[in-house]
Amino acid sequence: MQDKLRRFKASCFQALAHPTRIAVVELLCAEGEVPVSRILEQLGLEQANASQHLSVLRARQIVTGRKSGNQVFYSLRDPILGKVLQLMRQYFESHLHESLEMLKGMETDGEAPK
Amino acid sequence: MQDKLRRFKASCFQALAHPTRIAVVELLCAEGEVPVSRILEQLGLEQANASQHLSVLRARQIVTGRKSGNQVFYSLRDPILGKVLQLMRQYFESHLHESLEMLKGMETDGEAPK
DNA sequence: TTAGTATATTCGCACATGCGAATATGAGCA
DNA sequence: TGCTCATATTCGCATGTGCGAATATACTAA
Repeated sequence: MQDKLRRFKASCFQALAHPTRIAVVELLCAEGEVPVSRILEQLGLEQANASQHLSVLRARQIVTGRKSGNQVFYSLRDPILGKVLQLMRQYFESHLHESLEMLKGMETDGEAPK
Repeated sequence: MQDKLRRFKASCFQALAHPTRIAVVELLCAEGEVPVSRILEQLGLEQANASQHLSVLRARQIVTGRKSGNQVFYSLRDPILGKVLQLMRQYFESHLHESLEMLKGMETDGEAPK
C-alpha cells in the first residue's frame, strides 16, 4: 500500500509537471467551472494541445468534464489541489533567489543571446 | 513572473514525479539527514539508480547534500515539501476507491493475468 | 440531410527520462 | 604510492512526452 500511495502521488505530480497544466489547474481553481473555449482564449493555447493536456488531467482525475450541449465544462475535482499549488508558491517565494537561478540554469532556451 | 512561477512549480512537480524520488523525500522527511548508504539499504535501490534520482532532486534543490569524509549526507531543503506530500496523502485517501482504480487502469504491467 | 461549431484523438517526429552496465572521482587507509 | 569504500557520471537503449497537423466525433441549426 505504501507503494501504491507513492505511485499515486508520483502520477499526480507527473500530471502537474507541465506549466500549461499548472495554468489550467490554476484557472479552474480561480474561476470554478469553465468551458474549454475559455481555457483556450485565456491561456492562448492551440486547441489540440489544450485537449491533450486536459486529457492528461482527466486521466489522473484531477479535473472532471461535464458535457453540456455543444461544449464541455471542466472543473477541479478537489480544491485541495489548490492548496498544494499555494504551498508551492510559498515554497517558491521563500527561496526566491535560488529558485530563479535554478530556472535560469535549467532552461537551455531562454533569450538566446546570439 | 506568473510564467516563471508556473515553470518553477512544474519543474518541482516533475522532480517529484517518480515513486522512487517520492520515497527518498519521505525518507528524508522522516529521518532528517541520512547518508546515501542508508537510502540504498532502506529503499533497496541500485547505487547508480539512486544517485541519478538524487541528482534530479539536487538539481531542483529539493534536497541538499553535505559531504563528510567518505560519505554524503542528504536532507530535505525545506520541510514544506513534507506538507505537500501529506496533502497528497489526504487527497489520495479522500478518493481512495477511484484512486486505486486509476492506478490499476494506468499500469499496463501489474500482475499480468496471463 | 448538410453545414458548422466545439472538442477529442491519432500520427509522426524530436526530445526527455529511466534503467543497468561500465567507468570515474574522491576520501581514507595500508 | 596503491587499494578500497562511497558516491557520481557517462553510455546505450527502450520507453515516454509534447507538439502541430490532420482527422474524427458529437452536438446544433437550418
